[in-house]
Amino acid sequence: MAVRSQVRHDDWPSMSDAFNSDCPAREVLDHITSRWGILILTALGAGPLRFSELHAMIGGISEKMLSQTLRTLVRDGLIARTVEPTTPPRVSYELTALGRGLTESLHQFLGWIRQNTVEVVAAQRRYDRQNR
Amino acid sequence: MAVRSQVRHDDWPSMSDAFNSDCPAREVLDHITSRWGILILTALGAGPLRFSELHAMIGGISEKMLSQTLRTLVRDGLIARTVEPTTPPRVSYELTALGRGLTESLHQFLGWIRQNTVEVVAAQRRYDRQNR
DNA sequence: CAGCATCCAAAAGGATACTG
DNA sequence: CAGTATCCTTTTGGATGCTG
Repeated sequence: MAVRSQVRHDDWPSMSDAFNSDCPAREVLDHITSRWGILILTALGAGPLRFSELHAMIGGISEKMLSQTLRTLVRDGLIARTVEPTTPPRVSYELTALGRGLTESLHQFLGWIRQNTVEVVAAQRRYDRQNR
Repeated sequence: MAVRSQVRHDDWPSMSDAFNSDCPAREVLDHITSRWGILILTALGAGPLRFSELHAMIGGISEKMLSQTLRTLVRDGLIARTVEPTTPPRVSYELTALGRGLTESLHQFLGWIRQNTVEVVAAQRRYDRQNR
């Protein structure tokens, strides 16, 4: 009988899937936490936005990366893309029902960052002072 | 009088900071959501682990990236590194009080992925079928 | 306005070999 | 065991120019 796993996941039940590099969950994790994914998904958490609005809200993102990341997340079924056929076309993006399931934890996550960035920066300074 | 911001953040109160590429919060976001950051932090959520244990748990990570990411997160004050001076040395990593504040939302986040990966994969197939 | 295509520079990251 | 150092490939992503 073959060994089924190197590590006993029973000990930490909630960390299956994405910990396995062959599991599709790893790809989902990578898409969402890609450089711009979380910011895009969080921005859309407040409601639909147009391409140019997203571009203005997310500091430092290029049009190329915005377009590319949006396409990935639309493909994953987290974001819906709607084109109103006017001239010029109005394209808006919004979370799907699936994507909306992420809003809560992403919101919490960014909330933690907002509240603790000061402490992290302080820790960085202590570390840099120490290691010299 | 100078314009103070291009976008009115008042409309979406919770999305300040990390949305600004110049804010230190952006760097914190990038460190945590770096390719291996979330997996490492989540793994340590269940308790202290040694270098080799982390390496075994996280599929696909190289020693270089594990070492490098750990150093970044130790510097950020999210993880503590402890060396027991035996031969060979026993080095273990654990979340700091600061880092433990992240466990809850990361746990929720990975939980969402575990439960919805199947749907995402289905959406990907629909998308690929459509665009051909 | 909302993009796509191309080119190119920079960064990430893996493989391998070596060390206290 | 727990790394570090080096090399080298792959990926990322910005800039620019063009299109319906």
